[in-house]
Amino acid sequence: MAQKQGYLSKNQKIVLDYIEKANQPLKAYSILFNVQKKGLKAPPQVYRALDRLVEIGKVHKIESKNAFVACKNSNCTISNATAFSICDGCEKVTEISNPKLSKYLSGFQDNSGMKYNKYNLEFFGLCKKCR
Amino acid sequence: MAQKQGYLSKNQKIVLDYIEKANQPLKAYSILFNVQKKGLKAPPQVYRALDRLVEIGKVHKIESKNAFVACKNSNCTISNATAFSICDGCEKVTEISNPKLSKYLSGFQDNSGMKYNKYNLEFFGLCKKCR
DNA sequence: TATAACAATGTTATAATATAACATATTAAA
DNA sequence: TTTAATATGTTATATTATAACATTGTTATA
Repeated sequence: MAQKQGYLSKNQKIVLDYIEKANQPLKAYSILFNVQKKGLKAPPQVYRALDRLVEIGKVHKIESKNAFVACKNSNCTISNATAFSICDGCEKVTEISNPKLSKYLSGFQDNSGMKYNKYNLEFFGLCKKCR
Repeated sequence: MAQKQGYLSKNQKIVLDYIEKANQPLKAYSILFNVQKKGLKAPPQVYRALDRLVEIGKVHKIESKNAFVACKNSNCTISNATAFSICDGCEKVTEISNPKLSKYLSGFQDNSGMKYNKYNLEFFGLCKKCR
């Protein structure tokens, strides 16, 4: 059951399916408990699937929450430029897809001479409902 | 030993001193082991100090690494706009202090109507040495 | 100077997040 | 059809972080 580039293994599909149904970030152990009926019994199975899904861009990790969310770009295959808005009230997380922002950040250079190939940005505030 | 706004308590000073001496991000438990000689014996003592230091902006958390680094702005009292560059090779982390970038991001608005009051940005790449 | 209110500390235990290590199985390709 | 690579299953454990509660120190004020 090895996989060609771009194809998902059984466990990866199970985990991705579950994450896609939720439209909020999920914790790894909450995923684990919920996919146990599908046969994934132990943390490494979930974390391995998550690692791969993050790597190929199907899932993003919300670092400030240690939680995982499906990529909203239906055909996303990269994950090197991510931005999220996070409501401190209701905890709603939304992936920001803003060409100007991503262009600005992808082209950003500081004076260290370092060449960036990836970034992650998390905005915090209060959404309309929570204000 | 309560504290007025802006003053640091004993444990906060101990933890901040130690973090400032390192000029790299430190893990909470590594801090703990190293301040045990100063009397901080248990995780909550370190985490409480860290929480407060982060809150007042003296320390920032590098979310992708679960590590803590002293703020480079010597008089920083806020922590609502942070940006870091992280080398995937040597793991060196540098706080980015770029007025244009912070102005751009502080003013950023998306179409959700959400008003942001805080952001954290982490860039990844390879530094000069590691290229 | 009591005393109340609050902030900080100390302490034990445990929760939550994540990985090491190794055995087995599946697949693709040489 | 053997090999190499990938994926899976499994147990144990490492790492990160917080809950809960008792105690102590500080400030303000009655």
